[in-house]
Amino acid sequence: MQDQINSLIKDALSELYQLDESIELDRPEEQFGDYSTNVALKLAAKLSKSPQDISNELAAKLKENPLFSEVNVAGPGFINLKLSNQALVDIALSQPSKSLEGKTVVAEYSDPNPFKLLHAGHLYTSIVGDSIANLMAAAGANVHRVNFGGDVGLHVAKNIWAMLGDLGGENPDNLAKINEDDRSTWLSSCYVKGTEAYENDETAKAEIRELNKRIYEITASSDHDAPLAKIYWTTRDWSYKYFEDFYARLGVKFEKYYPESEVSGLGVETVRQHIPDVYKESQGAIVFEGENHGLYTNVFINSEGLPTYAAKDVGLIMRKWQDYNYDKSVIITGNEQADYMRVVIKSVEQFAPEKVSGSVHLTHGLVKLPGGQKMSSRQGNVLLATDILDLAQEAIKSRDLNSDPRITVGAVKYAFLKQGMGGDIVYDANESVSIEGNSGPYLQYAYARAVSISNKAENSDDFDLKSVDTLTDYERSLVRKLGEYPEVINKAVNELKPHHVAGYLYDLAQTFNRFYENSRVIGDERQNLRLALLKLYVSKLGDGLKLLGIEPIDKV
RNA sequence: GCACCCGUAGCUCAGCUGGAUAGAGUGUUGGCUUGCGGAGCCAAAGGUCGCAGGUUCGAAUCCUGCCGGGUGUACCA
Repeated sequence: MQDQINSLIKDALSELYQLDESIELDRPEEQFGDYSTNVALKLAAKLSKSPQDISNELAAKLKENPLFSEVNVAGPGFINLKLSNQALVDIALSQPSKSLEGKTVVAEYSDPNPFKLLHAGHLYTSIVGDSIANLMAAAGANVHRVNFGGDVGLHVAKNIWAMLGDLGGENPDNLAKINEDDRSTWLSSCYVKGTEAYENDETAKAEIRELNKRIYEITASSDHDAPLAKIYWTTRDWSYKYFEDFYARLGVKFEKYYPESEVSGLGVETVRQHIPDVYKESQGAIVFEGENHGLYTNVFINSEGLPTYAAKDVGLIMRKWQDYNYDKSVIITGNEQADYMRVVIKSVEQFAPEKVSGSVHLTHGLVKLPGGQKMSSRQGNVLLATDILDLAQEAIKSRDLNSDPRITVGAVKYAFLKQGMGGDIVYDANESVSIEGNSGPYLQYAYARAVSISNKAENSDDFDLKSVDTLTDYERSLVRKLGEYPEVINKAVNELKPHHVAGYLYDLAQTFNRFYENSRVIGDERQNLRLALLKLYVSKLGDGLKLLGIEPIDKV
């Protein structure tokens, strides 16, 4: 429909002025119309005419079309278009475009490291990544959700070093002494101990570095028999189990984990293949000289011959390509990796441009609590992923609200999704669970209320919206807002920004509430039409919530 | 030092491929209720869009310079 309006204006322009211009259609405030365009303002200089004259001539032309019920010129020369009711309804009934139909997309997010705890940032990317993946899938893409994490490296060695202390050496049998429920806390306490020892104890530091090499060898040779290997693989599994439990609680799923150990070999191999054309030897290490590309030099293989994260990321890109041969690859990480990722991608671009041309790196900021509040009960003051969910749960409990976990999780998700990604985010638990205002529970309630009304009139006749003639002001506002749905989704897909959806759904719910406040549905003589609108609203709101990863609930 | 990100109402944020009186939520103040789920609706107050220039018919939006905050900058991830 937008295209149709566009071409109408284009035709008018070419007829009046023999011009072929691209047209911008905007959604102005409702008082002005359904769409507006500023072509006249743009063409004024070119045509040496006043914008008002151009607008008036164009408006006169457009008025001839039955698509528009009103065409007005306003302000400095905007043309405001008010659609016929039928056209407006057609838009409301239209679907978002399948712009990614047939495309294969790999979405990588969350990326926790085995042997470490999930912190609030992991929660953040899991939520946003899931929604972005949903959006691309809705646009027709074949989306593969993958997770990458460091199951080898210094952090693992630190952890295992401390484990060996607890286990009395390399005695895998002693792992049985750790209760299943205590596994994740044990792992995290070992990490803390190992990190501390690494920083303060030279002997420990040397031992940890030695362990690090041995663990690399264990993964490289797939050794599952040596005592140390048994400890490594067993506790690694514990760690993955802990992730799975958390993702299940959050309601997100991954198709595949790429442990670093499975891609680092490929990364090293790939990097070595491109010495010296892309990667260079420098001070015993293998680096990519990013300065030549406006970036900075980063080490890919260190002087001990071990891959750094950068080489592993190169391996990951290669592996994803082997597995999926993707058209587009979306990677979401924290802001601090923005420049780093540019270096990695730029280096790969030198020898395999096709593998990174469709790559998009999105980043998010830190998760903070209001007023700089800290989780003081814990060492290190790290905000954990589970802390956020627990805070939401406590807030719901203390306010005596519905403790359905779908509402708790919805509240948390919405709080993270309503804001654009990029900057830091302040998570206010009370606000997120609040029953009033721009929150997840508000939308879930709005949905449930509308469902309940439509259930009340099950026996009513179906009304075909295509036969709409007249609309009251409130009905028309609702139809207009419903018509923005596909436009908003398209925009969110193009920009990979779920917050457009969140903001829109809130607007939509408000518009509906305004309609509802003023328009009797059941028992009114316009009942059938209004029910049809209500059902359309329910379906759009429900679809939108699902795109955010939030469950629409019939009864709350 | 250099690079990138950020600075919009008391607070939390939209708006930023330039456009019409800068919008929400929250908080504050006031109003609506014989209710289809009022977890709602209406209204008021609240803004030098960090500062200063520039480009433009028009700048929160683009450019330059400053100020303030953050991140990155070779063997961590």
